[in-house]
Amino acid sequence: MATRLTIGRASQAAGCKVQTVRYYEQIGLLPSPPRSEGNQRLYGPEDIRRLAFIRHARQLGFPLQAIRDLLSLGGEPEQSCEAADAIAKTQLGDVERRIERLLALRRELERMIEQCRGGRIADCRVIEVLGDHALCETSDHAVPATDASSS
Amino acid sequence: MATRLTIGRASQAAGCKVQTVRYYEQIGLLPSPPRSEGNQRLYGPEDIRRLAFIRHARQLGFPLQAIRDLLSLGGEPEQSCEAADAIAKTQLGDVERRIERLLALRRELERMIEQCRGGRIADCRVIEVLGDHALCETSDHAVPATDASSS
DNA sequence: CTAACACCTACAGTAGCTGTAGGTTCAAGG
DNA sequence: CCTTGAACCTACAGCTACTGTAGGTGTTAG
Repeated sequence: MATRLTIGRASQAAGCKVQTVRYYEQIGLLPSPPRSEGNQRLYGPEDIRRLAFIRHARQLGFPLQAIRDLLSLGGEPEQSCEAADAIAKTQLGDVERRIERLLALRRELERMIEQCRGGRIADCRVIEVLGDHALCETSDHAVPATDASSS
Repeated sequence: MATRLTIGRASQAAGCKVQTVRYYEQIGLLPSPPRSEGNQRLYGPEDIRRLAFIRHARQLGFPLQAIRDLLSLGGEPEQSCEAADAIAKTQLGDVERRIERLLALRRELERMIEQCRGGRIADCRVIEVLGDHALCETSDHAVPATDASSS
């Protein structure tokens, strides 16, 4: 009765790879679904929703741990949503910091490229700037942690 | 005569960890320096410059492969610097794409948080939006590859 | 009935480090 | 001269979040 999907369909529905779905199961983000007689996973609508939730949160850059927390919050619908809010705000803060960093980076790269007159390597502004941090406008361009990756 | 630094000093000078320096040697980005009698690495000024170049490029988000390419360009100072330019432009393009992505992400997260009235989890806008992609303004928010990481 | 494809497990690899274990070397103080 | 503690050494495991591969089994269309 319930539409039960194989892992291939489920992954397509969520816009990710088959392996990713198995990976989420392995790390305990997705429950182990029942299997068919031939030992193939069969996902019900609830699993599909959960998978979609995970993928969407990943697309928004939430790390898996944050998603884990959000999912466990979903298990207690009567609780205050303060915690969910806090997680989202943390994520927003992260994104904002990354944007700042990248904007500084862009300025630096643009300056570097602009000044390149296309001569010899020996005179190359790009190489020169990379070799001498003092030539930078801002000394503040270390990029933090990692982005999320898309499928 | 030449100031030869131990790995600890060298890493400090470059603003990274000792292990990172050894790692760069291991993957062939830094040459294996001579050793002291007691088998400790001793870095000369040229090594230090090279290490600083690598770290600075990393801070600007260049992937190690690009840095490898830039370094090998540095070995041919009479060549045109077109290649170096191209690498920098690729990097700039990457940074610009990441910025775009993150700006879209920020809008989405802000919207999500704004709409949260702080009620119960069951009514939480954050959880709801994550669960239903259709509630998004843009469907275009997958974050690409990875940022660089800082020391 | 068979070919092609989707599925299964298990494990290795990606980037770019970082941390740990278990052992040596070095420089300073007593 | 000896000891102590920091800094060094190698080798390897672990991190995030997947992705790919090998070698085998299940399912389905023609």
